[in-house]
Amino acid sequence: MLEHWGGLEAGVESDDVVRVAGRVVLLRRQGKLTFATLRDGGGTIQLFVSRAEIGDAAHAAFDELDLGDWVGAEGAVMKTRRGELSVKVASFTLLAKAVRALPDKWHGLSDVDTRFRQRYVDLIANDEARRVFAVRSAVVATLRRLLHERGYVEVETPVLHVQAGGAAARPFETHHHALDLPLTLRIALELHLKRLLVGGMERVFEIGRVFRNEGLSTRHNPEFTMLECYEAFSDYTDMMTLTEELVAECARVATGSSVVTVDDRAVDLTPPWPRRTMIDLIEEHAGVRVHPAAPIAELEAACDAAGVPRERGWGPGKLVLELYEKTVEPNVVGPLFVVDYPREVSPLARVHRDDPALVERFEAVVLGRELANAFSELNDPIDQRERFEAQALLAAAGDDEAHGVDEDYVRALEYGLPPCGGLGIGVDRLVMLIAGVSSIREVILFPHLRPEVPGSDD
RNA sequence: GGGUCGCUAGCUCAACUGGCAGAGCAUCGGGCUUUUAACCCGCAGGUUCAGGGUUCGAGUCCCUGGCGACCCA
Repeated sequence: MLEHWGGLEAGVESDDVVRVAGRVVLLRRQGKLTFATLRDGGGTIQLFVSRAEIGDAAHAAFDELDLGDWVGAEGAVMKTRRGELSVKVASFTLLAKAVRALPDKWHGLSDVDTRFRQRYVDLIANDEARRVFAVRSAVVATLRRLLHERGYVEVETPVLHVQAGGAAARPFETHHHALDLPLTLRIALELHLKRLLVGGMERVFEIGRVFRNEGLSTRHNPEFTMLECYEAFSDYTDMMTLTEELVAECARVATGSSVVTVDDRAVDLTPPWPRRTMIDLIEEHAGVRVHPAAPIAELEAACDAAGVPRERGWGPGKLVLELYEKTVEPNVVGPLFVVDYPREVSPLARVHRDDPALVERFEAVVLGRELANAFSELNDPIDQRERFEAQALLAAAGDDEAHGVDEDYVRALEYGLPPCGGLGIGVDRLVMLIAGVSSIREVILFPHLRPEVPGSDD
């Protein structure tokens, strides 16, 4: 309406009659004249309701409306003397009644518990909540568009898995009654997507929900959304280029800028992003040169010197990773690609072309948080089986985030997985970054909370 | 899992050392034909998260539990 009639002079009534619908969010009653602010998904419009125009009975009926009611109205487009574009109501209809009172029209709803449990009220009361989910929608739409433009095919793979895999995480367990079969909810999309590359689908992606049986925090929700994509005849360097382009473009489309700000810290996501090896970064931050092929006692000493707690039984790769996660990652503003991970902690990544103790893997880090994880994918079935078996040993030793050998996946590799790069992006964390919020609950419409105490409402 | 903090009217928040539980907005009644969080007058609104304890007296102090936030693991 603003586009069509924004140029109308103040105090002028046009001949154009329109019908509008929306929720009453503000009411200003002034005796024989009532102003109401109506809001729909596209914005707000003022209703100008004059007793002289619609008669005593209709005006009285209009004054029966409450904040929160859904109303439809018809009338001429006009501008008030103060210049507010309005509909001069000739008739109106109550579309739905709001029986409950809305939160404070000025302060909104700030109680976080209520905001998340009753998201519908949050969305009514808080512009910020509506903005964040508009960003989320724009980000997801942009990811799809960019991948489609690059020739990727979108697929859907099973959520119910016979065997969890593709990530280090504890799964949710469930049960199929008819088959009397224990199942787990997926913790990653990875293994099914790479099976599709074996089948000749050279560029695939999936945006889907994954489930990890872990605690709740500002960074963790037990179900969250992952983007994973795989591209034949590429490697992890190609995935770095793809990552920085995807992230920067999502920010530009969703906010108009590739500079994002979280907790007053601004970060420019414009490509290209620096690429640094994990080993160099540890040396820079912890002052010690380590390598996963070094003697384990040396690595344990490095952890102790840096004040990084360690557990018995950790291998050299795990020690190096811990050094990185404790001394480097929290201090990285980024965006930064942390490149070349220890082989031991990356059971699905291909061995580094120049160093057998490393794999071709990176994580993208922004503001101390992992945003993306990617590698040149391991496609040697013999090596893959050995890696799975190493994981199975960890699982047998009590690591409930480790998983065993996925025999069908190894069989698939035996049919030939083309060399490929793969990328995973945590969509929720990407939206947090771009929307500028610091809790994952702000970007998930219905985050998990403990069950509400019965009878606490009414 | 541990620590700290919070929970008072539908919403946002007050209530000094223990001393009559309040305001603004919303609701309800009255006034107002160009308002923008409209304004003015008036009424009403409470299991102070739940349970127990101390006290002449508890929103306030103590204990247990619930939910949440933040920090830590």
